[in-house]
Amino acid sequence: MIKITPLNNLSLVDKVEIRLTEYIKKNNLQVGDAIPKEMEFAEALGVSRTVVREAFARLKTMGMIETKKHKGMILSQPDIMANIEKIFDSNLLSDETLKDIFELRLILEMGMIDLLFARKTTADIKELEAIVKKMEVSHKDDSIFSLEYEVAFHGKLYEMSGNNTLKKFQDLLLPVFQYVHKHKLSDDDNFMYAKKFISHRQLVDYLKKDDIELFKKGMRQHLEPHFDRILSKVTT
Amino acid sequence: MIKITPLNNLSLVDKVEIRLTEYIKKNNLQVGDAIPKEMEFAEALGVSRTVVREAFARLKTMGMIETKKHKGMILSQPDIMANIEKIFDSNLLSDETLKDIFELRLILEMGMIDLLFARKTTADIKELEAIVKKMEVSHKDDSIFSLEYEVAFHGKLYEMSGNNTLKKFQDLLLPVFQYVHKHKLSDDDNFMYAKKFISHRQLVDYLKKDDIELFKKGMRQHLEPHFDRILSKVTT
DNA sequence: TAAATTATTATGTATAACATAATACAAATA
DNA sequence: TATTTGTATTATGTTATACATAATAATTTA
Repeated sequence: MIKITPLNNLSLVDKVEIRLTEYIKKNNLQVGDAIPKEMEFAEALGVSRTVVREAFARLKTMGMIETKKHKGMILSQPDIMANIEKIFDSNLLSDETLKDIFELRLILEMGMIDLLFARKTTADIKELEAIVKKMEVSHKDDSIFSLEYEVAFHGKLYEMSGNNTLKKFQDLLLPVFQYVHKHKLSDDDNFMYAKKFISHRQLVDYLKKDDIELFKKGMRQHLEPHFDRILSKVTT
Repeated sequence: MIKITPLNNLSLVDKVEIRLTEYIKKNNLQVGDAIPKEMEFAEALGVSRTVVREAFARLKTMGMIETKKHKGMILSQPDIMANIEKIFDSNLLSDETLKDIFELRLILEMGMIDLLFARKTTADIKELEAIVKKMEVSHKDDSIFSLEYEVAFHGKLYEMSGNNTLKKFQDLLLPVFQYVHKHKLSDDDNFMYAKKFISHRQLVDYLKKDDIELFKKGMRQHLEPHFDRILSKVTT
């Protein structure tokens, strides 16, 4: 093998894309700032408008740039989550990644407890209690897993954590979680955890008591069925 | 206000993009499958090749499609993280979002402990110990925060969790974490936590003892300075 | 048979022209 | 005068065509 640095095999569009991001950084453009027109860039860079357009298309896809139709472009605040969203519902993620994401939800739910306790308000808890109460009324003596309430309860917890990115992330993870739960994990050991199962009601009580250690253990147990499924799987 | 449903203001490219993803789903194309050429789509859709190209460019940007230069396109496994990466180093994220991401690291680190304990191996712990030992040797009696070791230690923990997506996520979060730590949070209360500070060494000991409760509390305390900074901030 | 040459093909790039819609501003209407 | 309506301008949106380029396949050559 001879040792020599290979030519960079970048297409013109690749190069222009790099130049454009450089331009934005160097000129210290801020969110909301207007961006010169395609033709000006084309002339300044010495390439066709086609190439410039395609490069801008990439930035638009990433949400870094917004285009006011037929008017102009402005720099914009990229929304990380909006981006991940499209990938998620492309149904192209590997089983491995899906499993990872499934786990991620458990991680988040366990990990956010410290923030949750630091930021919870009495109003929050009241709302949470209302959700639980409503659930208890409509499912008085059946043990049926109500997805809607499950989402409402845990969604409220995320909201209470006061981290908006986390909340959005959860909204994204939710369908994945449900999908994996339904299709990718064995279902025969469903709800064998009645004895040690911690209910939403109990979790709310721990919140009210302001007992974080109890809540942490409770949440762990509440999620136990999910953890069991994951951990019983032979990792390949 | 008159009440009438507005026309959907989608551009041709928007529509074609939708059609393309539909095409992929309906034909149940799998990762690695070849995709027909641009011209065929242009003809089948009754639009110009330019429009088809721009729509495909979006899918390429999201990583859903890969193009073999001058040969053809294939469906590919979108890498969520690769996508977020570009946004991250665009320096366009709001302070609010950056703060959220900063918190996210703490959440992950606390939340992954259950998985960590379920999956840790003796080899892992041995490696972790080596990292700590190396750190202790080179910083015997100074309390200087060594970034490199910090990264090595916590990075190893993520790796031990056995969740690859999580690991990649952390790799992404790391620079953000450092940046926020350095620029966005007040620095005057730095390292006032000597008394109750839990060292890496102690954490490893808890791991070896297989005492998850102790480890959880230890990790919480280890991250205490960061938590304090976050929680002392007045939330707007 | 192996190497070199040459099609072939699909993407990559360039150019020119026209369509469309947002905006600003002039003109018209009451 | 105030409000609506028309119109010019402008930048993006779209089309069509042509050519460049590089990967592969087919063919020829030694």
